[in-house]
This record gives sequence, structure tokens and C-alpha cells, in this order.
Amino acid sequence: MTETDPRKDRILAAARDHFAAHGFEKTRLADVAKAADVAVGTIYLRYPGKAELLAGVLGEIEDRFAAAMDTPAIWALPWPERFQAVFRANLDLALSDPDLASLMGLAPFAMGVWRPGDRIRPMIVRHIMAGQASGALRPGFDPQIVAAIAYGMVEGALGELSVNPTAGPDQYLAQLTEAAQGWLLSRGAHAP
Amino acid sequence: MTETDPRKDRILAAARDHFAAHGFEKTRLADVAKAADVAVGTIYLRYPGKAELLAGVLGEIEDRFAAAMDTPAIWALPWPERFQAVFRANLDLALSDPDLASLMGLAPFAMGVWRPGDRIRPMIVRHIMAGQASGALRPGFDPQIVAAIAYGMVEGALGELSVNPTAGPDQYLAQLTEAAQGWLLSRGAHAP
DNA sequence: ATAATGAATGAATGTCATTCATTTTAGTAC
DNA sequence: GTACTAAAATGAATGACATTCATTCATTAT
Repeated sequence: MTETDPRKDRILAAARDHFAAHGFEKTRLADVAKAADVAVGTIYLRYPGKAELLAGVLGEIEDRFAAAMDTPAIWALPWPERFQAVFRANLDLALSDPDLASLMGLAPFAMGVWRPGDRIRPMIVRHIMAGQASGALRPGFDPQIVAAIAYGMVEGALGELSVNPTAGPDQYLAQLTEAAQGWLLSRGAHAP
Repeated sequence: MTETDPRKDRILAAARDHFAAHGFEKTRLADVAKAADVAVGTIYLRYPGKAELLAGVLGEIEDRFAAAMDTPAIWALPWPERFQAVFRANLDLALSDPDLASLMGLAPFAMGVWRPGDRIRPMIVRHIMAGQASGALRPGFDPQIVAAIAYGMVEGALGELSVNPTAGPDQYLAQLTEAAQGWLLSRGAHAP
């Protein structure tokens, strides 16, 4: 029952390469088609347009980020450490492939067809709610709002990190963790 | 010595209107020209291209946000309150004109010609550094990194707020303030 | 006046995304 | 195998703009 469509796979892969290499506006669908060994029209049999094609690429990437936060290992972690693990998972993935960051930066070109964070934020919400239920995280905060702000924090960190490599990723990781703990941990014992 | 160029002003105003109303891709330079009572070519005498025209619009807007954080009243505030005042200034401005939010969302179309936050982040950095110098804020944190993350927080909040009006702005303001205080305030007396 | 300089103009150009009439492929029946 | 059909693939033609640039117009200097 699992769909298999080699042409679609080739198109998506070619699109990923071209979008990463040239950005949205400068990638020509004709080139993507050629790279995928397919005619231009064939792309339109799979995706309604260029923006949706980009959305397809971005969706795959967001799934990878969401998955990185959803491992048994992370869910098993107690709360003070879980923050760091979640943030690290994001930073590691982003740094593991420079394309990912530049690709995610193209999100707005898919505006109206794709909402950035739609796969990632629900994942954050799940973690928050679990933490609140266990009593480890401060209760009463709206998980949706917390997730939106937390998502923004990571975005901000990744954006700056990709531009200002003066400070290493560890600095960003430390700040993110620090911020989340000071903000969200139930008032009790933290590490100094 | 102050430059005056009525045509440029009209072009910028018309561009702001059209970008806000139709987004980047759907605004036709021909229409902007008509609204500004100017010929298309005249736009190119002022701005190298469509993207730079958008950058001009965005620059003006960012200046307004930066200015909102830079009032004597805010600089006079002691630290626990200053967080809230700064965040409120941003939310208020964003909410005061729905165009601002949608316009800022177009930032990526000016990619390569304009870096979002370039006017706002330095302003945040100044506040952070002042706070650290006074001892009110925890020392040792790199103000650049802090600013990037804080900027992301606000972006995240504004983005969600514009989409999910279920919770009022106050909820977002409260969370932002809470997060910043827990993260950045020197360990001493806070309000409970 | 007249010429010289620079700004303004908008028709012409070139570059794609998107469409769609035509061709190719794959499946089914005989 | 042959004939027929439906679905998929193709790529040339179309249309929409951004951008360019040869002309026209306005200002200032002589």
C-alpha cells in the first residue's frame, strides 16, 4: 500500500538541490525537470506549482527536525536535561547539513501554501504538555504560546549562528537551555 | 541639507500600500508607479529593483520598531519592568497597524538585499549591555546571542499572535516577560 | 535665446512559470 | 499478436511581468 513514484522522488530531490544551490527565484523549473530527467509538464502532474514544490521540500525537512525531537532517548530524559537535548537535536541537525538552514530560509516563498513550523510546533507542544503533566514544568502557561516563543528562540539562534560563526554552537545551545530552564522549570532545585 | 524628494516619498508610500495589500509577487511595479503618479522607469532611478524597493519599505518599519524601544521613558525604567515595557512597545506597535505584521512577513523577498532585524537587534544589544553594566542582568552572556534569541522570541510570538487570536496579546506579553526575566535577571529578588 | 545637463518616460525586450494539444506508454480484451 | 482505451508524459506556445534604454522634457548656465 506504500506509494512508490520514482519520478516524484527524482523531482523532489532535484528541486531540493536547485533550491539549496540557487534560492527560490533563480531556480528554473526547466532545470529541475532536466535534472530529474523529466519534462516540465510532469512536475505539474505532481505539484500544482513552483511554490508547492518548495513546500514539498520544506515539509520533508521539517519532518526531520520533528523526528529529531521525538526519539525514545529524548522522551526518557528528565526535565532539566530534556531542554538541552531537544535544543541540541535541532542545532545538530541544522549544522549537519548547511543546505537545511538555507532551505528553511526559503519558507516564505511558499507562503500561502505552507506554514513554517506546522510540523515542528506540535512536537514542542507535546513535550511541554508532558512536562506540565509531570509537574516538572510550570503549570498554567499556554503550551501553544510557549511553543511559538520557543520555536522563535531556536529560529533566532539558528539565523544568527549561520551568519555569525564567531561564537560556537555551544554558546547558543547554552543560552537556549538557560533561557528555557529559567522560564519554564517549576520552581525547585536547578543546577547553579 | 535634509534631502527632499517628493517622488521618492510617493513611490515608497505607494509601494507600502501595494505590498501590504497584495504581497510581494502580486504587486506590479506598473501599479505602484501609477499610484505614485510616476513612470515605471522613475522607480528605477530611485531603487535598483523591486526587492530593494521592498527593502526600503521594511527599513522604515524596522526603524519604527527600533524607535519604540528607544524612548527616554523606557531607558529610565529599572530592570524587571524594562523587559515588559520593551516587549509591550513591540506588541503595541505591531498591533496598532495590521499592515506592519504582514509587511514584515515579506522580509525574505528582500533576501540578499536586506537582513531582517538589522535595525532592531542592535537596539536590543544596547539594552542588554546597559543592563549587564548596571548589574541588573546576569553577566557573561554574549549580548549578540541574547539579542538574536530574544528577537526570535518576539518574532515567534507575533507570528503566532497574528494567526491564533484565541489568546489575547496580554498572554503573549506575559510569557515573553516571564521568559526574559527568568533567563536574564541577575539572581536576586523577583516578584513571585 | 540657445545650448548643455540630467531626470523622466513608457514602449520594447527577455525571462520564466504555467498551460494544453499532441504523443507515448501501459493495460485490457479478443 | 492486434485493436482499443485511458492515463501519463511531453515540450512548444502563451502570457505576465521586471527590467532596460532610446527619446522626450525640464532646468540651469551661457
